[in-house]
Amino acid sequence: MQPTPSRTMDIPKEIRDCGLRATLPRVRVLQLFHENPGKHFSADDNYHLLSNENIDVVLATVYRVLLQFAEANILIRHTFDTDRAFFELNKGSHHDHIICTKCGCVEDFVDDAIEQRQALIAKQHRYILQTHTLTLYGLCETCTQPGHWDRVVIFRCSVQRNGLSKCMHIR
Amino acid sequence: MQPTPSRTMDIPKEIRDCGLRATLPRVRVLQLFHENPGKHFSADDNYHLLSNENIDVVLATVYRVLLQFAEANILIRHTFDTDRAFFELNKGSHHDHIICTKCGCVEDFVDDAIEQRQALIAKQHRYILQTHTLTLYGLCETCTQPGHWDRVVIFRCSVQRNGLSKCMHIR
DNA sequence: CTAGCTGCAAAGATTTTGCATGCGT
DNA sequence: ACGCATGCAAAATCTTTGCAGCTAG
Repeated sequence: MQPTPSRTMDIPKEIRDCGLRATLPRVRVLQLFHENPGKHFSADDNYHLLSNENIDVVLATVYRVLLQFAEANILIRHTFDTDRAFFELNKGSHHDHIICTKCGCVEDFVDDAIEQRQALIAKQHRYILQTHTLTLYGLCETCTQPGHWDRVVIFRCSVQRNGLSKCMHIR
Repeated sequence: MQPTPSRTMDIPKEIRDCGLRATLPRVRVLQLFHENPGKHFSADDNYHLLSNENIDVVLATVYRVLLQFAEANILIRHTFDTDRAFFELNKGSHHDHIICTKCGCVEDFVDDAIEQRQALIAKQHRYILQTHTLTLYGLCETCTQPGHWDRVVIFRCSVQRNGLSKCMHIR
C-alpha cells in the first residue's frame, strides 16, 4: 500500500516493484518527486520540468505515468478545488494541507483530534469511512507582510475565478 | 454576503438584489436549486434539467449564470476532487460534506470541534485562515447493504479514475 | 432607450485514446 | 523475441469568450 522506505532510493526498483517497466519517462518523473520532497506537481509541471532538463517526454506519457503511479499508490492525486490535478509523493502517512492563496505554497499537517472527529461523524451518519480531504486556505506568514511579497518568486501562477492560484508550488 | 432568508421565495428579486437582471435563464437556474434543497448540480446537470422542462437555454449561458451566482454568493462552488464543478445553494451557514463513493449522495455536516482545531492549526502555522474544505468519502448506509443497491436510482453517474462518481446526486 | 444578457460558434484548457513504432526484460 | 510503453496525432471533456442581436428595467 505504501512505498518502500529505503534510504538508498532505487527508483527503477521502486517502479518495477509495482509491476511497471523502468522506462526513462517513468524514472525521470518519479525522480522529480524524490528530488523535490513535499512538492505538488501537475502533469504540466512535470512536463515542463523534464523539458528544461532536455528530456524528451510527451505530455500524454506524463499523464499516463502519473495515473499509473497514483493507481500504484506511489503518488497521491489532489485537486485542491482547482481545475487541474496535482500529485505528490506518497510517504505512507496520511496528512492534510494548508495552502497560501497568495503565493501558493503548501504545507502538510496532521491533527489527531480532527481525524477522530471525522471517524465519529462518519459513524453518526452511518457511513463506512474510506478517505477524506481537508484543506485550509489562507495567507502564509510571508504573504501577510507586504514588504516581503517581492522576495517570493512564483514558479508559475495564474489566479482563477475561485481565487486560488492554479499552480501550487514556488521555487 | 448571504442570501435573504425570506420564506416567500421571490427568485427574480433575489437575482435583482445582487445587481443582475432577472432573465429567464437566471430565474430558472436559481429555481432549480430552490426546488432541490441540498442538491449539488453541475453546469451540465442544470442544462439537462432545464432541457427536460423544454426550457431553451444554452450551456454557455448556464456556465455564465452559475459563475455569476457563485460570485454573488447565492451559490457555492465545489469540486469534490472530480474534474467538474458542482454548485449548491448558499444557505448562509458554513458546512462540510460527506459523500457516498458508491451512489454519490451528499450529506452536509458541521462540527464545532473540527472548526476550532482548524483555527488552531492555522494559528500554529502562522496563517491567516480564509476558508477551508473538508469532505469525507465513504459508503452510505444504503450502499453497505448489498440487497438494497438495486433500489437506488442514480440520476447519472460515471465512475472516474479516482474512484469517485462524476455526478453527485441521485433522484 | 440602452446597458446588460443570451445564443451561437469557436476556441481554450485539461486529459484521454488509438495506433504504429520502439524498448525493457 | 515478446509484450508492454511511448510518441504522435486526434479526440473527448469541461469551460470560456467574441460578437451580433435581443430584452429587461
